[in-house]
Amino acid sequence: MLPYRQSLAGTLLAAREAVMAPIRPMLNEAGVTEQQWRVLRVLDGTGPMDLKSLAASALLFGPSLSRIIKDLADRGLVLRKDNPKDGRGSIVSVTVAGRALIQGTARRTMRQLDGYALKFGDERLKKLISELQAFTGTIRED
Amino acid sequence: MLPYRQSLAGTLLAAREAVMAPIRPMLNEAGVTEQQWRVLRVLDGTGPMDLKSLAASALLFGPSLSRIIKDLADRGLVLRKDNPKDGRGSIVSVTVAGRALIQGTARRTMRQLDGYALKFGDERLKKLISELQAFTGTIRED
DNA sequence: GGGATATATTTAACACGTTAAATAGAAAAA
DNA sequence: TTTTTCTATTTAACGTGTTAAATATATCCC
Repeated sequence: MLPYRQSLAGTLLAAREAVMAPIRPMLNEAGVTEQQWRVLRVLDGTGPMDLKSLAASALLFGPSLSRIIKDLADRGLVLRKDNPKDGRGSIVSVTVAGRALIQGTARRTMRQLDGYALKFGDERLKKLISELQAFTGTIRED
Repeated sequence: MLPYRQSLAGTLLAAREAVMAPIRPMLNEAGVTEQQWRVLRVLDGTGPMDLKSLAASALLFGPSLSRIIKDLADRGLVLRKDNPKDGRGSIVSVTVAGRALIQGTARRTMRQLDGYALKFGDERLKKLISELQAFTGTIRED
């Protein structure tokens, strides 16, 4: 068995940790967790959506999202409405306040990400990302 | 700003989730969490070590490791001793029972991982992992 | 239509992630 | 040596990860 840090899972976790470590304090200052940030970003990019799709897009489990939406709605960063098509579910969207938070914070996180691309090479990084996506698509069980 | 799922962080998280999803139930059946498994694997591969090095190698924060070691020690899977070189810290090692659990479970997880290599291509996967490691090494701040 | 089944969401329970602060011992400096 | 400073670990607090079970509504089958 390979040493953990050289394993596939270990390598992925280490990469993710290296990427996020400098970004977490930025989100912290903005008053959102990494997961809340994911939710806001997905909603901002996709528009109003139901919780199940949102969970899938933000890579969150249902129970986590349930808590997160409650919190973000209480803080006025997202708006939750009944789903007219399905009495069980609801539809969530970003508020103006939410969008403002996103805009202000994205500037800083993007600068950090640009730094990564600069250090590693823009094309090389794009290739790495697309290989990762190909890998994920290949092994995912449907 | 890129859609979250195409971003660097999103791609890494999605890949990790795809890799771990089938493995988690195996660990679950073995009675260990993903993080406990990481600790056991690192200890098994490296031998007795202090908590700080262990945390770094298993990609865990100190407080998490503190809880995990207490639990694993209570269950007899690891052994904790005072560090003769440093009165503040301690040294941890895997027990025979811990090693047995590792052996039994590794067989299943490795079969799963072999499946990934088969689907994606062994050489292609090795290249992807080494690119990831290069990336992590490049952006890590020291 | 009415009951069986499936799906969306929430609740519960327990472990970890994450930051900050507390504790205690080691190391360095005065 | 003693005061200061650093370092290893733990505790605390709160949010999330993860699985299982509960709840409520939709959908399907008869």
